[in-house]
Amino acid sequence: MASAQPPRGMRDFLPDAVRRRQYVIGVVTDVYERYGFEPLETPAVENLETLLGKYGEEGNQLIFKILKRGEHEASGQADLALRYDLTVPLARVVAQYRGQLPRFFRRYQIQPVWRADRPARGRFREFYQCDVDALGSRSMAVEAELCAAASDVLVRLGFSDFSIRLNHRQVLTGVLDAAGVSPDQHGEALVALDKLDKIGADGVRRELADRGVPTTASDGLLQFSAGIASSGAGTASASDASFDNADTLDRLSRFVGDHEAGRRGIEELRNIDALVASTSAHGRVRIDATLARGLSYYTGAIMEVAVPDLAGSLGGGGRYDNLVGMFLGEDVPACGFSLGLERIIVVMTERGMFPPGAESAPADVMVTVWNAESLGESLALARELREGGLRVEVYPEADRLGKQFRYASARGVPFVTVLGDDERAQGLVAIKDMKSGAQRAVARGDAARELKAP
RNA sequence: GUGGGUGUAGCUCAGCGGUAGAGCGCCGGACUGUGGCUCCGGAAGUCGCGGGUUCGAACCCCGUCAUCCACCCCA
Repeated sequence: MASAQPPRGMRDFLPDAVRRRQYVIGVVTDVYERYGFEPLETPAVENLETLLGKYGEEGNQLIFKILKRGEHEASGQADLALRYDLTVPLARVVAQYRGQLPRFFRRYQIQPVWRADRPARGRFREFYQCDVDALGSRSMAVEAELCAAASDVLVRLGFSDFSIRLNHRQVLTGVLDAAGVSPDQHGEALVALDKLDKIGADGVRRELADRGVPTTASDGLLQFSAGIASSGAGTASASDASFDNADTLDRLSRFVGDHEAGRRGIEELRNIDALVASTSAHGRVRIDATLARGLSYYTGAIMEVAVPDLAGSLGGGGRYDNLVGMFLGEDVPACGFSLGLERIIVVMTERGMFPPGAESAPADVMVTVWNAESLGESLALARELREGGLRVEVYPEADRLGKQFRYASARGVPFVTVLGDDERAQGLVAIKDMKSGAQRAVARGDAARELKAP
């Protein structure tokens, strides 16, 4: 027999799970629409060369490649790949349809992406991302609004203990340069620095040494990060106002000195921080100089949203002013944010955050079958009820009534109708409220109305 | 990619060298026009898969696959 399991790291969603997913997607869509973003969908598959070189070395390795078909299949060569994220396809779309899109294109996209990663808690090989991106503007108002939209989604889903960490690629460059880390070691140093909140200053020192960063440089870096930690920015769970962005910015400014790109980055962070104060994300955005983020296409601000009880993040994003240029030959500024649907669902499920309605009954009414001869009569009643706007399930067989009721009860259907010999003789239909147990007979023509307003 | 745990009935698990178990669920009945509660009865497993050790393996050993946890990285 063939295995009935889905491929590793990929999942089937049974009805309850689909309803939970649809509930979350509904909230996300509603919030994104409120911010004036428009929907976009792109193919599951991209040309391989579209994706290669956009995500850094780690990313390249995690792309699911598709072998050439037909006679070329044996060569093991790939020319297509499953999309790795929704940002690169967006950049391709913007390059392709530039003239048809508005000057400030704001789009959201909720679709699956694929990564050939090793599955873990909250990490899958096929998962949905909920992306929002705004293209065409360099204004920091974009960053502020993206933080606000992500924050609104989480608040409406019932989260209260999240924070949005904010940093800047050029500030990181400035910090590393100022500490004396050579440019070719920036990547290594960032990975180590990113772990400050997990492994502490001593852990970072060891990690930097392991990665070959000279002691002089790592000392400088740690001296700086120690100051960050003491200002409260090093703690993972800061939904409270235990952080002081102005103080963090001052420390950064002193450390970076006259490094030009670094200074520009700090100004942008200051700008974002000020604008966020006017949005619903006020008080949730914490400037955190240790935030790194892996994707290589980011050029400016980077952000990430996390909750205390999940190792990874619920979402992240940033500014990528050069990505569209890789397809168009002319840069289009862009900034986006992505929420991970499965991560959100993992946490919501564990915390029991889904409202009771999110896993609602499969139907409003179940129509029972009296006997084999009256099956058509049951179908006719179901039709009448459906025309009255109800969701109706017909029990398909003339089983014992007790069995039919037990089935309805187990399925959580709130009302059951019975069309027995007596009812049919009088033009009535019996309606039973499964919760209270009360039953009454009503005129058949009134049944739908009675059921809609019980 | 690294280290560790776990795979036994539909589900949750017990058994840890000597004939395969429980609870829940499922099916039937007590209750031939009505679920939930109770009682009675029943069906159900090549003990993940392959090899090895042994008179004998669910149990010990090796491999493999799946799954979970911690790293790495990430949504």
